[in-house]
Amino acid sequence: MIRLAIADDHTMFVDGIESILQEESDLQVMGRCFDGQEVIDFLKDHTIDVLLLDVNLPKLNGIEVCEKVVATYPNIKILAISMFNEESYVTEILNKGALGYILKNTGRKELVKAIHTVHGGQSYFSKEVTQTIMKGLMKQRLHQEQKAKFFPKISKREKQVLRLIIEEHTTQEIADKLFISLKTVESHRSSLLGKMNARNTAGLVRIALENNMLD
Amino acid sequence: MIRLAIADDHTMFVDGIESILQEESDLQVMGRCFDGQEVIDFLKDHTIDVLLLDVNLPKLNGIEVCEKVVATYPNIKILAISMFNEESYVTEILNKGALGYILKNTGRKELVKAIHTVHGGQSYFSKEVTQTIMKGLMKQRLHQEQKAKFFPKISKREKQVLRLIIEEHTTQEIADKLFISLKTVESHRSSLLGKMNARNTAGLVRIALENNMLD
DNA sequence: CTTAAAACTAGGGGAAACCCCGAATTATTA
DNA sequence: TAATAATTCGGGGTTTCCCCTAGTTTTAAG
Repeated sequence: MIRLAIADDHTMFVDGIESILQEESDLQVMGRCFDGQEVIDFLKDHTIDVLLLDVNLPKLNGIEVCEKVVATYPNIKILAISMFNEESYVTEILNKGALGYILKNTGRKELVKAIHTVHGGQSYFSKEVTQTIMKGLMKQRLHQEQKAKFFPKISKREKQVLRLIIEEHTTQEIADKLFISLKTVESHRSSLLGKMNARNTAGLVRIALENNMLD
Repeated sequence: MIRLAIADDHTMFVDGIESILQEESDLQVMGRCFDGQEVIDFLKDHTIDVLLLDVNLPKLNGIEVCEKVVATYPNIKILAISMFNEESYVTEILNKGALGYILKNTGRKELVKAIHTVHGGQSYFSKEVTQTIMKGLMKQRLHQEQKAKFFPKISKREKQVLRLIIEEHTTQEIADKLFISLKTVESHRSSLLGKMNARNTAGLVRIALENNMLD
């Protein structure tokens, strides 16, 4: 017998899931939660095996809930359920310890299968999600390769200066903040222009933002 | 006996709804559609009384489907079901002839009640939806004013200048491209700084990119 | 239709950014 | 160890940017 809890803010959806799962003899829905905080509260008084967790929850979102549940109840397997096949959602919640990620356009058979798989400690993803993960990995590699080709090394100091430029600080203000000379900041600016192949401040900001260079 | 069809692209949701409605003796689910085109095709061969219609559908969205169904089958009552309590969605689909609009966080009892109400030819809205409609009517002007305050209109000329700035062109180059004086471009720049609440070019570029202002 | 608001145009003056040069000390790496 | 890159600064000059004012034209509102 697998004990479940469902966390989703749409009553109609939770009702539906519960109705489907009642027809499975080895599945038992122990609780229903409509926001992230309810999940945390519920788990203090109840023991479950698998948590069906919507990514977009009020109060505490699914990613935060996932993090806390994994930390506090490592035995609970988490199956993320979402409307959105978004790469950021998928990777984030998987990084926080969710075992599976399925979309809401999944049929009842696949849902039941996913629950069993996750309960067994293995991962389960919808086809579309698998593709998204692959694309994400490919993009990251390409992205990093491009980064490495065009901007081999932005030094630590240069990155500080770049961040302050993007935050609309003038060269003098940056000099004051970093306790260095105006001329030194100008030197860093100049180096950045050269390394990033930009013509002026506008290009500096655009290229930096387009390439997520502030992480 | 009320004959129903469900149109929603999320299998899990459709399964759930169907499972709920099967327990109602006077409701019968005749068909399930996963996109707008399927609804149109389905209705050619089947007769139904009430259509549960998701607003966000692939191929043909709910609003378009609603328009066509009302035009072709005036006897079919349409109950819109949506995740989103968005004023634009609500008013649009109601204008196209939908009788009711409920959210997916609606309980099974309210769902059944809404179906019966709509089947009787009367309107039904969730509480939240009613509030949204009222707010929309009352505060349309205020809303637009507030938006206008935080994000004033960027004029056509200013947008041209902004785009060229982000493409790293100097003020002189922009002047040449637009066949206006250097001083005029500087004036547009200045207006942009004021409107976008930026201190310098860096801010201009950052704010423009963060807010997708070049579309 | 009248009037106010916004858009588009432009100039003067000063501040900031940009560029080219050189140069010293410290880290990193080959 | 020796070469390379990073970080630090300066002089001096050109270009660009930014602020203020201000006229004309277009648009929106009363």
